[in-house]
Amino acid sequence: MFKKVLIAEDHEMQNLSVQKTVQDLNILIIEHVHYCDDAVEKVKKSIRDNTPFDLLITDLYYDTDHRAQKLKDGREMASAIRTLLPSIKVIFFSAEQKSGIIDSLFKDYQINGYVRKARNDGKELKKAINTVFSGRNYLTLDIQQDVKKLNSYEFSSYDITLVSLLSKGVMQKNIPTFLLNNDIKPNSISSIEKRLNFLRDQLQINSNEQLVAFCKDLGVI
Amino acid sequence: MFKKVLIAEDHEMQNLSVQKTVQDLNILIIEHVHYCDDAVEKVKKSIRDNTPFDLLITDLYYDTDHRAQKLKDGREMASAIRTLLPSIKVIFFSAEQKSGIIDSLFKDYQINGYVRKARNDGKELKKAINTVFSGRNYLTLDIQQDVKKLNSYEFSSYDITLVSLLSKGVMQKNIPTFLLNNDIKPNSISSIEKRLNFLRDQLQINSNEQLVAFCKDLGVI
DNA sequence: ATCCTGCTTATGGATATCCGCAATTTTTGT
DNA sequence: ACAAAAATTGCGGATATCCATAAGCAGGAT
Repeated sequence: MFKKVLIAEDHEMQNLSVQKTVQDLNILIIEHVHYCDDAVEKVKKSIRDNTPFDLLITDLYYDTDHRAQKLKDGREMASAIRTLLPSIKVIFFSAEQKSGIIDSLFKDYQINGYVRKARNDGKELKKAINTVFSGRNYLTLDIQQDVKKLNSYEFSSYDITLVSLLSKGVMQKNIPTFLLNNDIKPNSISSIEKRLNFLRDQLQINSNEQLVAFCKDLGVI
Repeated sequence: MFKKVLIAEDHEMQNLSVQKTVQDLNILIIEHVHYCDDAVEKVKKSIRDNTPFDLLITDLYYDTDHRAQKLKDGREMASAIRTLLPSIKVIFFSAEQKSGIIDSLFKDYQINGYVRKARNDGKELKKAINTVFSGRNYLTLDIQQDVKKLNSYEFSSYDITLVSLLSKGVMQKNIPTFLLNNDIKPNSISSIEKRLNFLRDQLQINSNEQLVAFCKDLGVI
């Protein structure tokens, strides 16, 4: 089992319950922090002392307060820590359930596990720790289907730009102007129409309104 | 100090940390549940046994799962419990920070305390319990007042129905059919157009797409 | 160079939405 | 019960979107 675990979680009580849960697994060395920057410092020190952490459990979002932080969320923190200590395993523990965001954690940040704060999060977290220790990735069950749905279509940054503009109230006929101003390549009304039509077709969606709702649910916009 | 406390919180780990925090205050009898309906049953039993609870700490929102529940959130639960046991004190512990919703808890549900899940929620919760025990109400200080004027618009169930249908891909011209089938009152295309126009106007929003995005962000659909 | 292919843009008719106005129905006050 | 007020509905022209088709254009192969 893991020997030395770092828990990063800004909420005092949630942090406490993660500590208790990890203790139940007979892990001896558990340290905890409430700020992203502190987590990086702890890791640096553990490397200096030649007793590096082998697991990081962190929240995704951190509230801002009076203490200025260089790192603003769990993604940036995990990224920085991975650079310092590539061998460390990372499990995210968050209430976020948008599959687009969670998918990106695995794909873009190479995390090892994701547990959603939910009814059985204690059991889930223990399972996740065991699974990750055995070398496999872990993803909360109830989100796996959503991620599959998301993977059925890969949104390009162009797609996201279009849907994002619609969600901000820009009319289709005005989108070309925006695209031109930002040097984005296909920028005729016709191309935009065609692309949106293609998106709706691929996702079996009827209207732009539904498309916006779909992307909001997935977290891609 | 309070003698007998009931903790209602659906998330396993959060429930655990509330228990630990309350234990720190030397409260001897602590019971906990994960479902709204169970909380009411516990209270009923405590009344039958002539050892009623004197404090309820509850979450605001509850995830739905396979177990069907009569009560859907903390509001309904607290309301039902107050009817059974008017003397009980009620503290809400939730991540919600929209001031309109929190105000309504004090005004419409006569709760005694509100603690927001945040960085210092442990200390906050202890303070809240002490304050409420001494007969005063408690409200977390850091509730942000910067609620946009947009957020202040009160969506009627009719509004939500319309936006929700749009978000599901129903075309405006087909909405009347749906409304008729469900006996919803103004159901002409003209009324629907007018209402959507009104919504966009009130919220300073340009298109239905933006309206859907806005409602998704607010969580009303 | 020429042809082919795939991507982008242009065009126009069909359809849907927007929006103001007027007619009609429902609600309200007395 | 009756008139006034408000809400709902119907209508029509302007505008926007949808969609199929065709034209333009760049890059690659022969």
